[in-house]
Amino acid sequence: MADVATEAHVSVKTVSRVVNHEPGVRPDTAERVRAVIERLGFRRHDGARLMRQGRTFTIALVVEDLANPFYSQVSAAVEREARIRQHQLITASAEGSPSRERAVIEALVDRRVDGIVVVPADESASSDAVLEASHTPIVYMDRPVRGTPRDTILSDNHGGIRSAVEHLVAHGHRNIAFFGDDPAFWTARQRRDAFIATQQSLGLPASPRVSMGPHSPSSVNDALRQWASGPEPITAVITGNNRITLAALLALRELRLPLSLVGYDDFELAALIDPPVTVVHQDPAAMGQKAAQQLFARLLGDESQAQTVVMPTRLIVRASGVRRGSPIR
Amino acid sequence: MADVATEAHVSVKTVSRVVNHEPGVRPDTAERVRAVIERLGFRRHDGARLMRQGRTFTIALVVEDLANPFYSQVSAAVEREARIRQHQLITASAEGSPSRERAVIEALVDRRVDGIVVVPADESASSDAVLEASHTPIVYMDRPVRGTPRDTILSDNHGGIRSAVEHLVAHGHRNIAFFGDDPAFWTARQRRDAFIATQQSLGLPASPRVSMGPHSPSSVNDALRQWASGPEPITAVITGNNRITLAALLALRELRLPLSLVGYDDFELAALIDPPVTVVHQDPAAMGQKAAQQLFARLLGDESQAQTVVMPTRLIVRASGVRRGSPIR
DNA sequence: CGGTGGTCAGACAACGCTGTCATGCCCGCA
DNA sequence: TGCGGGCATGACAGCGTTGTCTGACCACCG
Repeated sequence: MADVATEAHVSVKTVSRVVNHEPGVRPDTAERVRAVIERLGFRRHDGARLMRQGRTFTIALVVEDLANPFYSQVSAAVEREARIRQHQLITASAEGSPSRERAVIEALVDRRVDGIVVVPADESASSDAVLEASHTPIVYMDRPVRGTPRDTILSDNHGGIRSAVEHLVAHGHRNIAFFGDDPAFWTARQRRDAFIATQQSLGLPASPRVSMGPHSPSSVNDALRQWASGPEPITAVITGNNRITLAALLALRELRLPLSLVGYDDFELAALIDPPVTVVHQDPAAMGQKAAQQLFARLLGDESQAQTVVMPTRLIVRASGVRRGSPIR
Repeated sequence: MADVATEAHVSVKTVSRVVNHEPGVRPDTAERVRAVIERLGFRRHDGARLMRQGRTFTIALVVEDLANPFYSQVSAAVEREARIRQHQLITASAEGSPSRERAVIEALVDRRVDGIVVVPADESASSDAVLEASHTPIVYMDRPVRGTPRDTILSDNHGGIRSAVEHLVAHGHRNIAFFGDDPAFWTARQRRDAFIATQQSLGLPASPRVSMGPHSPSSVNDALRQWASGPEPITAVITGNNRITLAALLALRELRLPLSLVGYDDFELAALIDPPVTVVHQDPAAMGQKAAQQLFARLLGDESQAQTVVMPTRLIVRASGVRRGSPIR
């Protein structure tokens, strides 16, 4: 900028004015400056500019695994909201480790990102002090966190599971198994509890068949084999997330068991499996969008009390939820 | 930092030394400073630090659509490489628009990201001048770009298509259709040309059935219906990317056509479709990793000539490629 | 006891920009 | 002619750090 100023015989401030389209520059002066800028290939250093202004026009998204379709849809939605507001998005993956998440969040705070959307790895809010001290707005997604109240976007896990159970019951099932993720995850516990509660409220047999993860295809396999034989064999399965649905599909196919299935999380090819898989759809894009919008509201000065938004789920009925006579292929 | 210095009765420079673990500070002084830092909750402003040092420890990834599994896997891989090198990753989506891509890249250059990985929207290298002037290293992925030679990571489109055709021919197919993406895409043209060339070299009938996109399920539907009847009906289909594979699967199911299929791009549930879908697997994670590694090599001062790396593809044989008697369900 | 060298610490400028305030000029009006 | 006011421009400081250089102090040596 100093070089441009020298060449154009003006002060740096005038160059700054031209670059920022500030008023108060005579047209011919501006033109001269622009010509020099063009000739020298000058580009404003946003880092310096933003440092002066105290904002970075950058927000961050912290998730577990960017390759997981759930998070990649979230990421795309958040990036979109950021882009239309002229912000950049930094994505970081904590790989499910609370300590890494803490380190990642602190690094982002040190960079003075304007705000952060986090899918928290656990409920401990380990970065709370840092966030509080730095006044960095944060929005939690998918899972709540203890400690200082923060904006939180959740999915209606209870409603989702209930709709799944009710759907199966409506098709004559009474012995249903539930495969949940690692109970260390809040969502996994929510869905498990919702399953048990719904079973009770519908007057289904007690001693629910519930198996919590972490699950591998073989662990699902073992449990299925056991529960599908013996007294009161199960006739249907509910899986607690997309990965477990996949494991269950593989297991059902391998065991050639004619069980019905409702999965949690929609997936791209659910309609192409035979039979097409009935799923509880939570809308990751909508959740990401909502989270980003809430974050930007805070950035724009919204000082209202932290709020928790529960996004509805939707049961997408395909064929796998009805009573079946032949095995999943 | 000034506050800390005052409180600890030292100069800012000494605080800086402590924060950066520089030598030359007496242990008791350092301890005193650390105590004040802790008490005041001081955190170094990385923006200022990085501005002083001229590096941002940030790289960027520009893709078409973060929600597309191909790109989300790339993104996860690049982020991983960045993280293990203490860099942050900014992801941006150009939504397939060359002009938006240009704007995005220029914004990133203005932020002085240390380097950029781009899946270019077209071959025009419209940001070449800016990149050249700013000396920002760039690595192109998946598609090459004209102009200044740059590091480029490609996938072996020709080999991939050849393996698909050969596989089908080995199973007795002679009339094969090819559905490619919009020929505006370099990869789409590559795969189409490879298809035609391979057909010729294997001595298959001329007048190849080739339909280029952009494709919708219904456009695939129409073409399939036509080619599957009449003289010399096709018995197999090759699809040029994951989206088209999906469209073709839907169409084949709807039309109840007993055609064989080989798709380009693996997808998570390819093994669960009936029949399981044979695919040409290109490894997006490996490509992303390779691109990031190449970028970091440049950041570390590698001045060697720009190179183009072609990553191998692998045919994953499932059941959909053999000769079929019954329709895809 | 003066000189030498090492250790610890601070002053200052600079990174590249922008906000604030000051300055100079010209115009129009009384 | 003198003066107020608007317009175009510039000087300067400061955003929060770090690199460089200088200086105070002490120990040790001949």
